[in-house]
Amino acid sequence: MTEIPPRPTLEAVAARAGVSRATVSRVVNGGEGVRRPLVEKVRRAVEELGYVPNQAARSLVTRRHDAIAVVIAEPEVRVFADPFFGLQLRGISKELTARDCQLVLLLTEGRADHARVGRYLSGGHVDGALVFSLHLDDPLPELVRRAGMPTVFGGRPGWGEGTRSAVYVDSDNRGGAREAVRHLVGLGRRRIAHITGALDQTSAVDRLDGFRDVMVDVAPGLIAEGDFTPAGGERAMRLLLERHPDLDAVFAANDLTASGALRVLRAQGRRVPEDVAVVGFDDMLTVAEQTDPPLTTVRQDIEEMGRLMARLLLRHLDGRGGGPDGDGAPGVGGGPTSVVLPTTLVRRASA
Amino acid sequence: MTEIPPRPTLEAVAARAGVSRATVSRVVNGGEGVRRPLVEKVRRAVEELGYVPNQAARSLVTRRHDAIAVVIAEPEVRVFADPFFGLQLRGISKELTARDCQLVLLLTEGRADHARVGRYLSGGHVDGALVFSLHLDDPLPELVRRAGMPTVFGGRPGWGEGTRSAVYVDSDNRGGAREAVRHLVGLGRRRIAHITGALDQTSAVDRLDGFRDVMVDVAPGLIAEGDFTPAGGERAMRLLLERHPDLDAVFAANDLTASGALRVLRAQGRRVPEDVAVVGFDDMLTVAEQTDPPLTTVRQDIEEMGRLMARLLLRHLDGRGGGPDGDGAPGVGGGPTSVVLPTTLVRRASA
DNA sequence: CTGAAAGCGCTAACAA
DNA sequence: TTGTTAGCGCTTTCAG
Repeated sequence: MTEIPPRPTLEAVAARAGVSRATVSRVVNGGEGVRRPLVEKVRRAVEELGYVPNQAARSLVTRRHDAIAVVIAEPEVRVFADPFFGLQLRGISKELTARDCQLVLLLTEGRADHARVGRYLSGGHVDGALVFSLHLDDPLPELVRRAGMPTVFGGRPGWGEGTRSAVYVDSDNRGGAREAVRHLVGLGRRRIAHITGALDQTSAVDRLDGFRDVMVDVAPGLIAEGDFTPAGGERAMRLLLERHPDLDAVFAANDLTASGALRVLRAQGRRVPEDVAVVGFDDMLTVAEQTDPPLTTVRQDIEEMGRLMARLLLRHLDGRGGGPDGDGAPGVGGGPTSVVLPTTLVRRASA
Repeated sequence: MTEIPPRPTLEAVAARAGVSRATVSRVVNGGEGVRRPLVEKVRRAVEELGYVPNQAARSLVTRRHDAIAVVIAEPEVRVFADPFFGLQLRGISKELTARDCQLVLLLTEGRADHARVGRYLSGGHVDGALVFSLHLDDPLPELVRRAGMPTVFGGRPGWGEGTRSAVYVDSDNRGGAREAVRHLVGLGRRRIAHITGALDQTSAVDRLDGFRDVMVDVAPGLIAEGDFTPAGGERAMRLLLERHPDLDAVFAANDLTASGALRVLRAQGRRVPEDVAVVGFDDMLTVAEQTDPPLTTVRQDIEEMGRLMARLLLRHLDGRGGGPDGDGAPGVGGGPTSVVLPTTLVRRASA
């Protein structure tokens, strides 16, 4: 059995460099106010011993962790089949990395996990949280509020407790939807259908509202409920064609949904866009550029949303001394405030 | 300004319950060897004060963190456009959650980040690491070895230093590839082409080897290099059709690649599977079931791979007292050993 | 500019 | 069974 080589401590480095622990600490933390020759000596000792600070000890006194939690509610398989979260995570990760802050990922699989997440957030592991609050009745917003944890939400949270003052980053779902539908109208389409997303998510509701803003007197039969998946898009498209064989356009709540709809349209011999024009939402390149025909869609910069969330949270954290306190909502007291990013229509071949 | 309400400590709970800190600690950690009435009293005090243990303080003395790192090298955009990692993460998360262990996600964007990751792993944040070593020359294996961090790899790592004794979980890429190609042969196909994955990843190399095992004397022109993306599949497919217009089957290194190939085949008027049979790899449902025609493919249980990685690591961690020591490789000394999971051929319409 | 000393909140021997 | 006592490794006043 190999012996356990004990990690060198500050003490050891201090001894080796012939200085006090305090001096080593100063050097390790930037070296402000330490004379050059000493800095050199300490640096060398650190190097030789392979010293790495113990974060637990450091956090214990500083009450900082340089880590933030990303909480993703994952009630459905969809979450990871969809590149959406991956892109968002990527944006977050980039921003955090630049600040030497770690990303702790908390995936929750339904109610049972909420207690665990609550415990974790209150346990003093992280300085803040980024929460993707997928569902309208999600208890997560209330939970982070109680934990007193500075939090930024991804997407406008539902209308639960503690949501009112919540800080979030979202796309202009409603405005984007309006633009999509207006584009279809501009193309001369009149019988425009909508396949919604999962209606327990605000993004789906907002896009539906945007659709209605333009199609004020739409026949109820022209709206079919989907769930943001290709399969949902197929089902809804079939239903729509049954109810309104004369429809001439479809606005789908996201690109995945649109891809399902396209398949059904083709299978039923409708030409796109000649017979039926189709517009999606997201501009997820792996989907929108790969469909046949390529998809006209509403672009939202998903990675940028992630970056922005991280940036907002970090800025708030900077504005306060140390760890979590009672004032969990970064929106309160002149802190950061929610951001709604604009969307743009990307024209391809489907409309 | 709201006053910062200081978190209650063990001390506070002890005072309130009229016992010593030690007793509270015992109760909080399971309550072994504490008489009932006291347990009750302490529990009540904990409840009333809303006490939550400070993990930094705990880790400082126990040298456990109940957290493991998942390191994903992400040199390309591909990583998150591909549901692969999401599924794997999901499996890992499930297993860790069941053990009240947290998942710290480290995304690395190229060389610059390696130092950061190394520092993190040596910094005493986590008890072990799960590493996805995507590329043959990846420095990550050597890095975790030096950090003395118990590690399990996702996919057979390349042949760098410290890889020899590495523990990993992988699919039987070579065997799966053989099965795919034999299936095509069994269908009477003779001019079978292969679109490889990114050849700096062992999975791509292994699948190519499997292809060669069956097609011993294959014309070099029937092998085209891809990169696991649909776009790569398209490029490779076009090249193959140019070089060998008479090919009658294609084995693609993964489903995404196959989907690209299918598009090119259709665009060029080849019927699938009548003119050209196509087999993929992965059985990624969101891809394989959505292609036209649905894809015959080699199934690997990706989520299970993730679970298994986590299980292997946790088992190893259990077998040792506390934190990381010098013996980083779980494979050494009767610990867990690598696992290669079997694959199965899933027949759909494309071959 | 540097060192000495006092904890951060918790667990784990050891005593009682 | 319970309490007392030392620290875990680090930062941070406060003297010098």
